[in-house]
Amino acid sequence: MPLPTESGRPVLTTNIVVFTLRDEQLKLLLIRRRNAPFEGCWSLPGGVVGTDEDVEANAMRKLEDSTGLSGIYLEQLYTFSAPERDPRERVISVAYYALVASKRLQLRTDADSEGVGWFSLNELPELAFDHAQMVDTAHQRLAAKLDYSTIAFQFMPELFTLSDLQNVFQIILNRDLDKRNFRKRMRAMEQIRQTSQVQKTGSHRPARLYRVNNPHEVRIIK
Amino acid sequence: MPLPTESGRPVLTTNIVVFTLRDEQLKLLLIRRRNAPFEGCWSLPGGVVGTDEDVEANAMRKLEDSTGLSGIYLEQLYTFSAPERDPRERVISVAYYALVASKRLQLRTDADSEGVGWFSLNELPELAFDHAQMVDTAHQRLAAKLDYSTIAFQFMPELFTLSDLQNVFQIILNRDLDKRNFRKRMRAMEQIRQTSQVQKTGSHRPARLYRVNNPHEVRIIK
DNA sequence: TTCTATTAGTGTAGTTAATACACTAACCTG
DNA sequence: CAGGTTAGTGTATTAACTACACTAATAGAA
Repeated sequence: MPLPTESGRPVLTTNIVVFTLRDEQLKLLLIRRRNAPFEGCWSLPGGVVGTDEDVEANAMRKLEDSTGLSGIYLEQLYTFSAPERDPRERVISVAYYALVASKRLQLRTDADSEGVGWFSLNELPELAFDHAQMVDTAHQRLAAKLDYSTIAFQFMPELFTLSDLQNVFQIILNRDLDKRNFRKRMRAMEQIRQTSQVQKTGSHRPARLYRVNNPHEVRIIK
Repeated sequence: MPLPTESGRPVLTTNIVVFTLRDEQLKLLLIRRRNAPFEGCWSLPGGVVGTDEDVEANAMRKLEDSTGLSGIYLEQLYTFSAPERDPRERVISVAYYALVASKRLQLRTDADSEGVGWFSLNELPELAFDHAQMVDTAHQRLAAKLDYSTIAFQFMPELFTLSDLQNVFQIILNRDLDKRNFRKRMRAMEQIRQTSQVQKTGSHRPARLYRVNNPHEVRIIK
């Protein structure tokens, strides 16, 4: 396996599908392209991987650049390599997806600057390259992982109500869940614990606040 | 996102973890390296991706080269990109895994030529680069997919007995399964059908032969 | 102060899926 | 025809999932 001359190498990039939950919707971060091709078109954050740069490190860096946050959950999704995916020349993209707790973003709405925006998954604009396919793949993976991992907790702030959590599931799965069955299942999981605090919002019974046992860990369960 | 000069590009390769079942064991295909680094060491088949070549097509081609077979089930596994994974320079590898029905290989044992061999997963030699990690990841994925997909049937010949099938599961999962429960589950799946034929091997009751409904399709079930 | 609107919170019965478990059937060989 | 070997079958128990309706606590209005 002799290595090829440098002229025979494709370009390697990353793209990140950054999900968050806001206003009862699953949203993702898009960036408006400034250059051709697809100039002016919305696209996923990402960039070219340097010769000595780890691919995941590159994705993490781009993620931090675009959100201003660190310590975000990031997972490799799929490598996209269709020969015509970039009209200029051969570009391979290693796609990742990331989950951000909405609370963390509300601190810095300055990310809503020109050319960067959060879009509801239902109302996406046309996306550059094969990014629509990346979004689709990421959403499927996320929905599948709700069932057999603790990934959903990555969306939660430090303290949250069970109704908040149920909302997260409902939005991602795009269907209603039974309240009693949901709560029973969450309790059985043993991944969250009650606190002594409650949340008072509006003219109704206050909700008990919960906390994730291991907020930074994503485990496969069952 | 301007594209980099050609001198700033990593090398892109594929590697394939080719599984088969033979002699009651899960085996995989290894190739002895002829050149440095890791000269003489066993490694996974694979190769450098050309500028205009689809990554998956490259993997499929390498797979066909090393097995002499076509139409083999192939799935992207993970992209490995640790900066030091190749001591020479930056090489990124998109790993795939493939499943071959043992019957198909028995037709051509000439693949057992010098420098190519099938190794039991339990008795692997030292592997070059990070290939041991690829093997491990592939095995985990395979075991997980037994449960929620029809992937196991990729190992089966056109006609097989339920004991054969149970063996496949037992070998991959590395534990015994209850015969009656296994058969009940397989029937409930509705992915295989009885034939009118039986297989007579040895001095005992002959076994009914079954056939996969959609041999080339791998579906997610349940 | 009490009535209304609103969300939080709880338990049980029915169904379905997974498990544990032991004997008979069919064939070949000696 | 007896012994060895693998094929093939059913039932009872347990665990997981589903469907479903009322009471509790609060704020604000009347």
